[in-house]
Amino acid sequence: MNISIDATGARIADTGDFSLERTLESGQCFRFVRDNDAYLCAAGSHTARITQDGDTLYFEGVGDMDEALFWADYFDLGRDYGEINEFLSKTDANVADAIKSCPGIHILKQEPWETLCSFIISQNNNIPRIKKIVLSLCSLFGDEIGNGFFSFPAADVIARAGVEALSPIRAGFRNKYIFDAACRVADGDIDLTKVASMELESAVGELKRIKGVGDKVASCALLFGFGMLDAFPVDVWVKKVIGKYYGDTFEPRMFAPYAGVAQQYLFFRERSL
DNA sequence: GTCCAGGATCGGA
DNA sequence: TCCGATCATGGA
Repeated sequence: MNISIDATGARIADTGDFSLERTLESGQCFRFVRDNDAYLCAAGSHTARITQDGDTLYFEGVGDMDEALFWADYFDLGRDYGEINEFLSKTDANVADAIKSCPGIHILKQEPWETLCSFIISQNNNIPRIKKIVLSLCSLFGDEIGNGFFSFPAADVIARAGVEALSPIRAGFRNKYIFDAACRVADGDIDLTKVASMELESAVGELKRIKGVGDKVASCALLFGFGMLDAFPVDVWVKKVIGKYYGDTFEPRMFAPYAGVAQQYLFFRERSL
């Protein structure tokens, strides 16, 4: 990885086999819009227009090193995924095949509250509509940050607004879950900083205290928002994969400590047919 | 119109 | 403990 800044924006070279498209399109994040060969992305209160050419990423609208470092961290470009993929490939031939057929997926390092809230919205929902609802939540409570995006609202902003104020985002029964999460996080009942320092199992249990958060939503939040790469979310697609290739005796611990990375490859390949 | 979506909760067996 | 109905909404 090699970061430089010029008049047009930031440039990050030597990103290995990182794939911007596969990483964004693998269902981890919902605040991005495809713009021809580029992606307009938002995370927290950051935004950028990003293109990839070979192993180099270009960030339009990113004019200083701090902002470039934010995106480098967001895409987890400092981690050696080659090593992880090699380890997983040696562990399991099926995962090896998934990695080979769609390489370059990184696990994003998203902001914890934003990730938790986004995956509460994701339950029993499809990705295009999840994106719409998340963007709607931001435009309702956030501030303009450019590229047509709004910042992700803090938990206390949503908590103070009240559950009725959420109705315009059309999240249906999930509104009460979003509100419960916002209240617990805002008043400190759930301390996301403490969750971040917990062991995986305890962290899952802590997040499940929130109404509307079960194993799957908790696992997604911990994987994509807390850097817990061993979390293994099981949704309908991963259930298909397990039934198809592994059977009832499947145990995700076989991929430890990178079960989440394996899961993401299996999920992506299955969803792309 | 029907089926389904990166599920979780609830009530009843 | 297990299982099915139910939950809002709209994409495909």
